[in-house]
Amino acid sequence: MDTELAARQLAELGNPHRLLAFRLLVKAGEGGLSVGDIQEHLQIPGSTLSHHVSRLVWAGLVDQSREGRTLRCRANFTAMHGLIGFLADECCTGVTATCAAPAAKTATP
Amino acid sequence: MDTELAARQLAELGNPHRLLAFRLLVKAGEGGLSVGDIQEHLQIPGSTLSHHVSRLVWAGLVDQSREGRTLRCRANFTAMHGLIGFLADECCTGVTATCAAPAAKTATP
DNA sequence: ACATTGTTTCGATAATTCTAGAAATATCGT
DNA sequence: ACGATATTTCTAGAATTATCGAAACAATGT
Repeated sequence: MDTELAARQLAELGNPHRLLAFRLLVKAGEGGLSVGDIQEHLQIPGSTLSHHVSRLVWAGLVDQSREGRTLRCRANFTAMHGLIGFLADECCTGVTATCAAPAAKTATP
Repeated sequence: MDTELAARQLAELGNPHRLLAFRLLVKAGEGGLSVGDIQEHLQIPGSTLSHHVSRLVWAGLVDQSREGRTLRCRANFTAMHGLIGFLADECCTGVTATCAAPAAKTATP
């Protein structure tokens, strides 16, 4: 993972609409979501969403595959994993260990 | 950590110059670096660098404190930790565990 | 007071990004 | 072939961002 790629992926995630969309895809898991599904959640015009999704695809964070009329979008977990690894390695020196247990979220409903 | 803040921080890290600068600060650790030190590494005009640094500060990723004539910049590890936590929690569901051991980097020199 | 060093602010320009409507494309069912 | 649905491409305007020189500001030493 070079800095260029990391910066590109970070930049793409750094837009509220895209971050929200990506998060939805992550929550959706392996099954993914269609562009229309995402649109229903985000409530933005299709052309705008298409723009954002294509950027996520371009950055390698999302994969697309056509299923009939709908385009299924899936979060690329490998890429995301690589990005988090880069951040933890290169941008978190000294506290990398703390990154091991960040999932104290579901404990407080 | 709300999505807005996460997006802002991701966006700021999503610029090659800024990502490089931030990484330098992380490597520098608690001691931090002066703006001039960063400039020497990045080889960009002072005004441009100042712009980028101030954005990192604005995003809460870097802290500054004056020491005589020089401005010492320090990576805000707490903020970075929060961001990585957010990504691991919200954007890495299912592979969160894998985030625990990303430091298999220095093994291959 | 003055010169020196470190850094920011200002101002201007070029480039990129965001947004969204309209038109085009793709696929399916009839 | 036709109509309906899902999504993208085209196009364009507004907004934001990146860049950098010049000038201003801050702190120090003489």
